Amino acid sequence: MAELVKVTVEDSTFSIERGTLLSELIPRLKLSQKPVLAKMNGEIVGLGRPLEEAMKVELIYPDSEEGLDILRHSASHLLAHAVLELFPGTKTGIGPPIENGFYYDFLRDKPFTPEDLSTIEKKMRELARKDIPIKKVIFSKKEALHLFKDLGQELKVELIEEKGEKEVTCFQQGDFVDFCLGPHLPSTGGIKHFKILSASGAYWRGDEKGKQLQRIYGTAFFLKQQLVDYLTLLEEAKKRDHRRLGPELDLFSFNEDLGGGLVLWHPKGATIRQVIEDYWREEHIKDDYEFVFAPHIAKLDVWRRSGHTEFYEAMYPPIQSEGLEYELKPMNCPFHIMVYNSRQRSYRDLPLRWGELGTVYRFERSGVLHGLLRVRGFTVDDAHIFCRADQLESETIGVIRLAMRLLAAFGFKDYDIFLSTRPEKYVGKVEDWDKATQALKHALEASRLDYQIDEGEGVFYGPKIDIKVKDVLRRSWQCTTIQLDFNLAERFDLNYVGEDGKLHRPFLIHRALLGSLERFFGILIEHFNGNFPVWLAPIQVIILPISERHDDYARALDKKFKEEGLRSRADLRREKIGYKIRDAETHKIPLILIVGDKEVDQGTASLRIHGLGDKGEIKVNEFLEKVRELDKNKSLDVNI
RNA sequence: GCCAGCAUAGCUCAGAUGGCCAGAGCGACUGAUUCGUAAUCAGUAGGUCGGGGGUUCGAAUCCCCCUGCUGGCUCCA
Repeated sequence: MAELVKVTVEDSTFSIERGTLLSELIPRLKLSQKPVLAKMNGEIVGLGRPLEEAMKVELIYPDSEEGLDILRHSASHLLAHAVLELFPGTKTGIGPPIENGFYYDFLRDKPFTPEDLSTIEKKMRELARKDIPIKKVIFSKKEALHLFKDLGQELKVELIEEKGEKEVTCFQQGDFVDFCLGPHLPSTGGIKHFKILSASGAYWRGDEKGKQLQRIYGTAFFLKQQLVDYLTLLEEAKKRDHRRLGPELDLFSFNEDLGGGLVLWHPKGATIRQVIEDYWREEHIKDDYEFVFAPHIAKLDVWRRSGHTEFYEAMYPPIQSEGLEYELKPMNCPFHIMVYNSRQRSYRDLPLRWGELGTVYRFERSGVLHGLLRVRGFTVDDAHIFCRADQLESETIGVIRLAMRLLAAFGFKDYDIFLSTRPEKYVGKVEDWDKATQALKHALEASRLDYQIDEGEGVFYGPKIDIKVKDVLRRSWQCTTIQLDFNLAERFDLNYVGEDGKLHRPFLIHRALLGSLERFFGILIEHFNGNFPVWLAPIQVIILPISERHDDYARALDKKFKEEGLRSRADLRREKIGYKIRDAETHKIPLILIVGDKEVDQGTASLRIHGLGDKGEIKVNEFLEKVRELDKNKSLDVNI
């Protein structure tokens, strides 16, 4: 007679025969999703594990972050295992799971070639097929050091010396041992759907002066479909890469002779920028902002006083002029502060909200430049708010609200929000930090927003809130940053006369909502895949006459639309209509009007919507009304 | 800046092992075609092979330096 044990899985308790396999029990749970792994007493096990005693079992599902981390961590070990088999003598560094995949760092004389990578991937598949058990092994620190010294793994020795406790946890699969806390899959056979993606250089412990390592990136999933979906996503992202679409749609370009990281906005890109800027100003005016303008250079002393020369690496070298040193501005703050300091301020004046689309120049190292997303000259949608302590919270709420209003207009409605608190090295008073951090917290809570706290991740001069938006491909982009600044307030001796007649230090909030126009534009291009909605499209409507005798009508429509404030064009080239349609479609013009005999007679136009095809005839006035509506409402939907 | 890779016509790309005047498609231009929902036909022009130096009888091709770009490291809007 078999003995019964009580097992609790996912809140259901069962009395089962001792030795029943977990996989036999699972069908009884009637789960909507199939689990891939389980956790028994903290140990990660496969579903084929027998249940030998009373216990609680947690199930891990294929899309859980925890499960993916375990899988990818094991995949990174598999990678290292394969590399050591193929290239004996390679030293292993670290190999963690990361968002969307994993990597492993290696120290080796020769970098890996693309051919090496496919050989490595093949070897990994071979090792996975062997289904080698992955076992946790505990050594004494002494044993572990001895072991890794014998293996010639000097980087591991360094890590164990530093991080190892009395007992050192390692994971072993076949001949391969790694210093690692785990957890890991029960065996290599669980790593089925993976791909090696790329190789690159990396520094040992991220230190530029440290050893140069070779990093290999890969990704892994539990289900084949997940891997396929991910690789498809990468393909899709590549297709809508703004560096490809930008020049293709004649939006912007770079020029080697001009210099890296310096953007040329072409007329079409500039049109979109104008629309964004106009909208930005309108919304700021609604929120009682005022605008300022400031020059692009200032005496170097300004930047000495602000601390930028000291703390900021991205400055360009100074410009000499008449024996004085001037500096290209990397930030707008000192100028706004000087406007503030141009006269005495009273508590009644506050808050002051001053915005500027300020173009700044930062020296970014050549290797970090990346399309519009990382450039050397860019325009911050900047503003500085000078306020009293009691206004801090309401001002922050206001900024958050404005940021979301702006971002939502572009279709960004999902956010990840981070609050970064006081780091180890900081300036200012702890009371001020606490007060300000509390104000930021309350502001987030009052706005009913979920947020994560990044403890100690604030900048040295103040706590901050960062908002990341998710685009249509679910990729995350940092746009909004709201930063308190205790440093500049102090350095430039900001003050106001309080109710008590004494001088007080105002709080300085530094904020950018879209981030920079260049970067935001790059994000937008990818988000929309170049298919800008009517309110943003550089050409909103194009009129295509069928033959020359319809040109006058097309011209008249074009003129009428322009007078109505629409961005319109007429294509009067002597081409067949199919050609002109194709041309308009490839230029991603949202609205296409085709006019021939019928339309001229009836005062109509035949409407075609980009991506949606032929929508039939429409009266010109009706069309105009609808387009104006789309434009005015900043509709993201092109259908009319 | 560092590691690896890339740079041929406006764009996308061919041009093994160095060797006849460097090719194609699209685009541009010229001409013909006056046409109904994603490419009409014919012709013409267009290239310091990213720039500089070197090796060689001879370099787009091999070597060095520079510039720019790509994937990362680091940093950040």
